[in-house]
Amino acid sequence: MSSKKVKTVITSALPYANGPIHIGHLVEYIQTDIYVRFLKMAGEDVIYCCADDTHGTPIEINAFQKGISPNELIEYYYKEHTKDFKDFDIEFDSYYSTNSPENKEFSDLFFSRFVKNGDIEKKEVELTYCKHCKRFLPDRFVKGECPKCGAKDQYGDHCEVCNATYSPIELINSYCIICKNPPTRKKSVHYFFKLSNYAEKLKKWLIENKRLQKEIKNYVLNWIEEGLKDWDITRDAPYFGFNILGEKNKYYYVWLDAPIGYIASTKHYCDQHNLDYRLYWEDKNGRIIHFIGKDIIYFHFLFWPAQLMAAGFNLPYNIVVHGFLTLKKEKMSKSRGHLISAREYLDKLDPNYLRFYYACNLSHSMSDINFDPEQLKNRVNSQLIGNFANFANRTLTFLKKNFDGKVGDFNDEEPLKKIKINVEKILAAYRDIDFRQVINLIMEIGDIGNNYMQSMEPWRVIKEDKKKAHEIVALCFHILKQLCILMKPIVPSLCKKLEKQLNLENLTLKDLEIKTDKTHEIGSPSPLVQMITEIPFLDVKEKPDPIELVELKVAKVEKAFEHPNSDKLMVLSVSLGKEIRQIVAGIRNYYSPKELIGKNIIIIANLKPAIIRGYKSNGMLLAAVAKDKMGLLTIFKASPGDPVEINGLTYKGSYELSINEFKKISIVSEGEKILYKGKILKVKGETVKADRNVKGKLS
RNA sequence: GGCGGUGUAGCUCAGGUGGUUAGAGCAUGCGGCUCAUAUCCGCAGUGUCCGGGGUUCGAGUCCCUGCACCGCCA
Repeated sequence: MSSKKVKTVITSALPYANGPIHIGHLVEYIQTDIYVRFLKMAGEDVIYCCADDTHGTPIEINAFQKGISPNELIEYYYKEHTKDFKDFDIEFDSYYSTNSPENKEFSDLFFSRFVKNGDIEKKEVELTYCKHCKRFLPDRFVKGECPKCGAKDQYGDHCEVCNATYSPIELINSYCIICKNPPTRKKSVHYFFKLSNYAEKLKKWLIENKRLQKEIKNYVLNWIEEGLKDWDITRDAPYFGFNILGEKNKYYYVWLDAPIGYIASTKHYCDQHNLDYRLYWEDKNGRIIHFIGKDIIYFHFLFWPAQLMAAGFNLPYNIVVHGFLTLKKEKMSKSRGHLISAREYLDKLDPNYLRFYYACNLSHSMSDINFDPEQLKNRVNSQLIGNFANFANRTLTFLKKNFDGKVGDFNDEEPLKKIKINVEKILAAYRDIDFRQVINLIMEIGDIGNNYMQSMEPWRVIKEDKKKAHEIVALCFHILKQLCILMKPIVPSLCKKLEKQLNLENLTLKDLEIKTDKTHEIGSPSPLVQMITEIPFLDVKEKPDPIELVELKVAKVEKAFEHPNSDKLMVLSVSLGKEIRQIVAGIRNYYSPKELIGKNIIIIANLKPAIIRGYKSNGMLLAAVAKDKMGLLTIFKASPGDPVEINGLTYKGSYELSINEFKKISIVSEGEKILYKGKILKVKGETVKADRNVKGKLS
């Protein structure tokens, strides 16, 4: 088993079989697909393998709640996912499932090798358990009151209100989110993978592999420096997954067998094509390239290579990390309807548009990509259609109408010089996975083509010199063929249509150099794609500006006294016109009760109430803080209860704000005025000020 | 709070190792062409290169500092 030729397996992260594919997922599959198609066109031996990720608690519980078996659930999503991918022209060589016999085999193989190496340790752990459901509960399946601040409905691992972290056992009045009964604790013996055994080897791999993105390398090295903890690879029944070798009620944690699914998918392909999967995963000429999102760096740069080392497999040749997709600059969110699924997209637009748009925005970096429907429309109309497709159409129709579709010959080599330089750059950019650069350079070639035709005016020349006109368009045809080849990995089905019109099938990079025979006859030209006439996806819900969730009101201080159990806090009684409220604030080092009484201040009126050292605080006052200075926000003419306006944005509806949500909002004091995103805070036209000239952030 | 990243035209972004007058596409305005159902071509602008300091003959670029936004960690 040894091959002299480099064989490469390329993977995308495995989508979870618990929900539909959305356009955020597609960034990665389109990015990988473009890269794979390019390498194949370059004649390299490459396969693209992926699979559905099918195991874990969420799938088991989701199926349970739907009253179906996990197998039925994952089968449903397998069909949906594969259809979606196909419709976006994503061409896997193998799309398999982690719930497969091959994957079970490899998982056991990995585990047995871990044991043999001494990388496995058994430890007793105590976990949250629901007697009613007869299951252990992961942190996300337990809710209760925060032990620190008393906020309700917080998850088992941390409080979103006060940001405290704790274990589910500390939660007050905790309950199982499935049956609402209080959980108990139960002991279990778990297998741990001793990740620290591989700290040095991981470091070495990270430093020596020059292809890995630098920003990530440092970031992962930091984790290693901070010390690697043993990794719990066990889950107790009921669970949907594979039994741990030699165990009945214990299963491999989904993140153990999910990446092994890359190998299982490869093996599945190899078995069907009379190949040996080891040529990819064990042979020294095998190469593994993973494409992932930045959310799973931890698993692919630490756990996964450690697993491969322990099991004696090849390490990744490269791991390409991309950023998230944001929708109109906001994170996608299922609950708020701020999301576009693959199917919703396909119901409205051509998949080539999305592939093109993503390519325009993808460089070899981790930065997020913003999905902006108006920008998509502009880019597609002006570049894909105006520049590229129009050049194709004007060239081909001219040939067809005037020269019976015969390609003809040309002598003018001048325009080709610059194109040749660009082609070289484009091939390099493809290899660098810098598709934005690829598009820019392709568009330059399109410019050259359009410009050449425009300035040579074959439609005028043909009236006096038909031969000369034919030469002009013959050159355009040659440029067009090159454009078609270069564009193919990005918009494959569109280029297939174009190949048909060129009457040249299955073009590869080799054809870039070849001059088509002058007697070659083209097919029938027709418009390749339709222009986008309206801005799509206008119905996608906009997220509100976070400031609209903050209820800022004028309050008059009625009473103030020092908190008896603290040397920093002050307890205030403030009037909001119709109601009196108590709030606690850490301002004692800056203000005396006397100077506060009678003052108009600004408070957040819809903050979740909290008990601070025994005193209830029902709101928070706003003050600018800078080093050792503090300035309370104040207003003179306004009356208690008046709302604060920020350039038209005011509090809408009823919403209880958490302190964490407020922390994300940055309001800045410039002393004479208070700004949010550069907009001035006002009450009935009067500008809010800090009562002392303090410049800084509000807190 | 600690570490890291980013900040350039209205928008999206280019700008190795410092070196003329800071660029491209889109959008905007004007002009031209008619092969192209989609048009295309030419011309024209517009900048506090986030702020402040420093090194230098010279800083978008290097150093310090402040601010803002985004990550990761605690």
